[in-house]
Amino acid sequence: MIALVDCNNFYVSCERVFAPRLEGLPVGVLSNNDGCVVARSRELKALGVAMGAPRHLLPPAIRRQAVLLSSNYALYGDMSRRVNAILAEFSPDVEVYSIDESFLSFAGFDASTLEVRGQRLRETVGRDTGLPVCVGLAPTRVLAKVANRAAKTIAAYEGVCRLGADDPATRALLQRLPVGALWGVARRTAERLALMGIETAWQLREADPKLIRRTFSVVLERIVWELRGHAAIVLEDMSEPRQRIMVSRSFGRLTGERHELEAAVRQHAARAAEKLRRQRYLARAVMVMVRTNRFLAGEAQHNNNVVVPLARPSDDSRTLLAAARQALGALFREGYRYQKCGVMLLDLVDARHHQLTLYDARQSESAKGRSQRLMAAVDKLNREMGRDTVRFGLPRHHNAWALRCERRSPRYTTRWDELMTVRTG
DNA sequence: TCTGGGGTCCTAGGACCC
DNA sequence: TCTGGGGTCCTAGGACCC
Repeated sequence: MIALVDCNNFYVSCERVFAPRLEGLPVGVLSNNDGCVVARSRELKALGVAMGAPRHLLPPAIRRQAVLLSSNYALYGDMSRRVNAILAEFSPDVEVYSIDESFLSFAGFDASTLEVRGQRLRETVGRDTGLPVCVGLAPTRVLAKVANRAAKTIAAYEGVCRLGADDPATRALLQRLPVGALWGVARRTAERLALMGIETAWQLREADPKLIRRTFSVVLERIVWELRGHAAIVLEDMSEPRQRIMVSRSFGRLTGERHELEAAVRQHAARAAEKLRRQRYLARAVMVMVRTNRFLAGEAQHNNNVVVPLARPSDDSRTLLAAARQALGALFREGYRYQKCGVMLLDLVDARHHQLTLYDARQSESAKGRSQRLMAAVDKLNREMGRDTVRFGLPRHHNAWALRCERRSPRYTTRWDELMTVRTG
């Protein structure tokens, strides 16, 4: 048996823990640059605000009523860690799937106790973190997702729903569930399924797996098996190292200035390098991408990326920044107003298992040692003294790429200075 | 004025090899 | 006139997730 534990309206719930006045109000949390609504309270959903809706396109009446907050990822990340620490007390096997969702294995537990365990888990998380969660119990991940959705939307379940593969309740739920609402089935696939007459989750479950595989892919075939109660989806351990590392941001305002793009690329490359060293990997290539704003009709568009391979795998910020700078040099064109840029580290290898080439073997030990000590010192300072204590290149004020986040709440759980602001301010 | 960011997996098709 | 066939590796692009 698998349990899917999912926090309700996670970002909004985190904000409410520290600002109880938000209870009962239509609350939304915005993406970077305060661009889109990425989390909605029940009340905001009831007003008809869609997931991902651009803030500036919301009807004025809704913008007046709603409380729209900038995102505060330091806070959400910390709350997420607290929830997972509690989940670990309920199962030896917790797969953290995303910032607000985890799968727990309940294999080997007495089946008759599962719902009670689920309720106890909910109560414990609620008491210790203030966050509301729902629990879906089922033999497979796809069905656990369906169960979790039922736990959230059907009051009679009281936040915990258990579905057997062949229960009449399961059948009834699947018959009412549009196929596009299933985990792993999105618009494109749902449209193609509809052409075959498959519109509900139940119809997909009853479809011929071989036909589904031939027509679509092995991915959708697995979903058919999962709906029937045969586990077919194995999640890779989410704590495994990433295979690529990406840092990108939209600018606070459009810019055609080369030096502004260079500054942003430098910043993103440095951040990506930190992530790379944290997972103890080396990159063999650096990609930089630039974008203009595709929503501006009549504006000249330029979207492109350039990959610069490295002579040797590296995690040295100076090397990665130089490659990123070179890539931007090949990309940048005068006369465009750019909206976004990003840096991606590709072709990652484990630093500990990396095969030494002849060149590496000859490279003096002291040079490598110096690089490692320097990067370790930079990371330590930034970790302990705060981000950007040490940085590469000079910061500029009023830069185009500074994020707008005018409505961010204090980082209550990770910043003493902001906590004090709350008390005195 | 203002439209997110960071990932994964799978498949098709080309290059290349014997 | 007739111009193999099968395997592997790599990459780009599509689709999906939260």
